[in-house]
Amino acid sequence: MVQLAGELFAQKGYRATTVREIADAAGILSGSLYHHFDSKESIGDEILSGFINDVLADYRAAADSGGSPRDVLAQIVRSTSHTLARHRPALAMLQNDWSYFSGQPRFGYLRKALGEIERAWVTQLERGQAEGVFRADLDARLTYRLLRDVLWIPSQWRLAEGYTTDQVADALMRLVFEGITAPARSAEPQ
Amino acid sequence: MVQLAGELFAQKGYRATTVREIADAAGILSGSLYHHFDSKESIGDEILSGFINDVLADYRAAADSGGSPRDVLAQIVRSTSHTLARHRPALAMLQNDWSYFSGQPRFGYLRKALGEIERAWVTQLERGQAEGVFRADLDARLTYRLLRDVLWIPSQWRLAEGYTTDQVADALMRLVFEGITAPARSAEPQ
DNA sequence: GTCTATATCGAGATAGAC
DNA sequence: GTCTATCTCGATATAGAC
Repeated sequence: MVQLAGELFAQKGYRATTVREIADAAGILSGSLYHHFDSKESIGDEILSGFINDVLADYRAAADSGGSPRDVLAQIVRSTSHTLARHRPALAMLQNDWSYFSGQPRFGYLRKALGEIERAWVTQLERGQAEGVFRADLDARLTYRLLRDVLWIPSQWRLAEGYTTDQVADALMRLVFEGITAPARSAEPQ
Repeated sequence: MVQLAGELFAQKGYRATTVREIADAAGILSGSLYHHFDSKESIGDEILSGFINDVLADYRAAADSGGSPRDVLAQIVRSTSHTLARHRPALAMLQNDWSYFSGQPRFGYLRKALGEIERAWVTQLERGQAEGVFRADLDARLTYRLLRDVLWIPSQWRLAEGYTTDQVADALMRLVFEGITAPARSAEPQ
């Protein structure tokens, strides 16, 4: 039932989805929904907090792995790609209705979580610059914003645009680490 | 007045913004708004169609310039960066309430425009691959999705996250063309 | 061109029978 | 655990006075 609601929220947006539609999808009437849930808000909370907790766990695990900056970032990309895919509805909700959730006291933990995520990226990017493996002319925070967005957004596409989670993650990592420019013509296997 | 509404739509989302709030911001009462506009929808339409027309003009100009694939893409990034910045509210509306607009008959032109934009990117990416200047292993459509998103999204950030439009566009182009990896230690000026 | 109403509608949520 | 019925509220939009 939470899952049904999540699909609807992802599809039409959280605010645009009515409790009547959720009840319809579950094959009951709207009044009956309130036997299972306090409110529409609590359904949203269950979906979003579960998502956020999993994402933060990914970031903490990557940071604690003690790898090089590039390894930590690669691990973040890899592990969150799967977490984001598993929680696609939650992510879609955040993308679509962020302006709503971010203003609701009950969902204040979302802002905190994003802050932690930003700090994780910036830390690794700056470490990488200090060690000379990332371009010194990158603005760490700006780069984080670009990368986080490009990492998060594809997960919002329907699984069924024809790409697997790993395909997207691979394309993304290659893009991020190498750019789209072809290597300067050393012999490279396809 | 359209501009006032646009700011509110961008800030709180189109659906979440009430006509009373728009009227408030304009210093009149909600009833008086309808002397100036048919409906809330027509305000949204004015904002969005103006945006879409400008963006499409950028893409057509870039394609007609007859440059190399890399030049065409660079021109798209540069010109749309400014267009997106000028129309930040419209873009925010699309990001936040896409699920709503895309389902409304009146806003059907939005889907068509996105289709044209996708074709423009894919065409240039494939041309670049054919000419050997872009990595042959890139999936053109997938790459387009990643790049379009990363190009559009920063424009949604408030102008005031401390970056200028050009800073963002530069960071983006460097990221896209080179990746974040430091060049393999040839002497390079900082 | 703005005001004071007010009509209308759809939303979240509740009460109590079954 | 689901139903019917209904409450309440806030939103878009309208009508007509000033």
